Amino acid sequence: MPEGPPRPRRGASTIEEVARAAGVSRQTVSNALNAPHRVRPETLERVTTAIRELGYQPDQSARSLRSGARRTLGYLAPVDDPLDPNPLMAGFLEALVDAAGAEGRRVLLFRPAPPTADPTAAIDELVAARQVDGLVLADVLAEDARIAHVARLGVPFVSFGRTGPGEPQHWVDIANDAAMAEVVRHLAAQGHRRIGYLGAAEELPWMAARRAGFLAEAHRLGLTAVALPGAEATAPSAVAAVRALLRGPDRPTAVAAGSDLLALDVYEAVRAEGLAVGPGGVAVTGFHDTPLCRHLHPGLTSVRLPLRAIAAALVGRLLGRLRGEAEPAAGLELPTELVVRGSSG
Amino acid sequence: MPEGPPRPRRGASTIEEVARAAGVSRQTVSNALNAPHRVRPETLERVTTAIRELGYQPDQSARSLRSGARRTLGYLAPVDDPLDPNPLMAGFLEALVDAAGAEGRRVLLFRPAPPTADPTAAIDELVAARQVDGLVLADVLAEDARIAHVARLGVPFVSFGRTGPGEPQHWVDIANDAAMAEVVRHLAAQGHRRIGYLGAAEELPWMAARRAGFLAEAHRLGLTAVALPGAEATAPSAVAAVRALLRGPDRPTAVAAGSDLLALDVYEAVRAEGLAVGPGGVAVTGFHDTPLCRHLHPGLTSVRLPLRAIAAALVGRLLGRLRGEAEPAAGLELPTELVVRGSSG
DNA sequence: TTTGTGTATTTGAACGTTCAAAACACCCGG
DNA sequence: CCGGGTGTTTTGAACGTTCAAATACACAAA
Repeated sequence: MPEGPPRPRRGASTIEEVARAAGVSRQTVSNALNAPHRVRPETLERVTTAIRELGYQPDQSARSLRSGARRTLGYLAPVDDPLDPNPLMAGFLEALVDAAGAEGRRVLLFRPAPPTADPTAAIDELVAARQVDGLVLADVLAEDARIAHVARLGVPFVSFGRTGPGEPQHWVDIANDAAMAEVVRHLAAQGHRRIGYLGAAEELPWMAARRAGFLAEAHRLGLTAVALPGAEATAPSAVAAVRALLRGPDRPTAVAAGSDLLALDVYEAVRAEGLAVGPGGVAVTGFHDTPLCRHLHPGLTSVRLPLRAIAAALVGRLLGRLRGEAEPAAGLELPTELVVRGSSG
Repeated sequence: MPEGPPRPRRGASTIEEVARAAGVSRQTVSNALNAPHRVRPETLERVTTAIRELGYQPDQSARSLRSGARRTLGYLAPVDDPLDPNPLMAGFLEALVDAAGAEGRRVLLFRPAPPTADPTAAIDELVAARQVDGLVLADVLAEDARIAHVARLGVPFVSFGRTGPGEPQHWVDIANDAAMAEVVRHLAAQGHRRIGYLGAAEELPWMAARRAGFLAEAHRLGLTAVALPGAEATAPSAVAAVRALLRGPDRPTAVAAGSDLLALDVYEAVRAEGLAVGPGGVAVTGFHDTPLCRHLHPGLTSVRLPLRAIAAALVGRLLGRLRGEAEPAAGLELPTELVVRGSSG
């Protein structure tokens, strides 16, 4: 697999050249970079100037080889179901890259190779090639094979999404149930007493938690609540189910959805029944606060995720583990924010 | 910035250990890996077995340091406008990672650091630290500072989106104008003679091209066409503009939108005017074929981008340049696919 | 002056791999 | 039996950095 002749490195200077320019030795330049306090201020100044003038930056490969630290975090991109794409993958990745960058770390993206699509094999390759210091996982399922694998391997990792009770608790997550409870309270405050919910029940932990949070809070407030299953991929049946609910006795005056896309189906069902979306007709809410929410009419009330805070917490915890600091005993749950728009008030 | 004591490397074996196990020298193992034809079949067999049994993979840092090849491609994530997020960022990235992986390359994600958000500085850092062999850029604008910068630096790169006439033509793109022309022909085939268009005119090259393609093809077919500006961020005014168009004389029977999100505004305008979306009322089309299309009622006709082909072409061209092969003289334009749904037929 | 102590700097070695060239083994024609 | 390929394997060096230990320096105490 020759890459061809190693092209001449564009003006890339080495530590030796900087040392010569500053009239010091290799190691002093290294110290100026990695342990400035060990260098006399006057010398530091001279070295810094030379570094600046030569545009020097340490070769990351050489640095990694010698020190063992890769300064890179791996992000295992979830195998995306094209029918049910993760609506916040892009936003989360951005936040993750920024959070890592703020700590001087880069993010290496990888995915299971398409034919087998085996995530554990992908992890093994990356780890064996020593390309990353640690891993960030997302979309964690119950009994997740990836978590079990990295835990067994002893690879430092954190996950966006909580891990099972028997596994290491290195996760950051949102409080899905509490978020839906807030939605319910919001609807109750608007005077709704009969409310519906559209969203899958079991397959995905976060969807299950939203549903459970909905039902629990509705019960606590003494509301009449009906939860419908809604598979993201089967829009027609979801619409039909909501329409039937709206036609039945005790028609709900509000319907919460487990995602923004599902809320679209609710919009359709409400209108097909000759009703209006909004506080006067049937109130609707979504989840994720995708750009879609602002483009709907009326705008869709939704739950916004603190992606930047999540990413920062993940990176912080992972770097903490890498430094060998005492590990926090439990996962971290971050609060969401309810964004109210015309669809509910 | 110490990473702490270099943790003991989990069972990571070295080339020396493999060599010992197979009873050969360092270099023979290296050859078995990088130039198998130079190794006697019998020896190759023995080495391969040892590699498998020890789970050996070459340390990427050591390999990079010596050979100069990083086996990693950098992807400069566009600075995303939260009001107008790139709807295919996630899908494109997936495709890119897979395409790179198929060639044994990884993708390193990076973004301009938030305070200054200067992309050229981010590029300089990555290149100076010699972390990647080449760059993939996206969302290329006219007179793009990033393109000019990498061209001046001499960094190997390719871009998703065409570069200006004076710049190197290392791009892969879709034919935005041809895609919209196909939409127009589709609508004409459905009997529409008066059609409207909603989409920005100038800021973004791809939006300008879609608009131009729309107008050109409508003119060629002798249709009556009206194009409205539609800033993604200002939904209310877009809706008002479409409504005015629908109320005016010579009401169009079809409206094409420059993106799926803008099509939502068209849906709203059509309904607000008491009309129906679809072939019977006002036909509507979008662009990008996001999951949204399937969740609308009726489903939204849209233009699907060949993201996997684009990614494969980009990676192929970039690796070609790295191998020093003769460069294709011009950019590559790939065809889109019109996905017809209920909104137009 | 000597000794000690701490700080600042330098030197030799090592990280794990591939490159370049040398060594070895074998076969062929003379 | 020798010289010259050709094909395979080994050896020494190098990539650019940081680690670990050694050295030089400055200054105070003996």
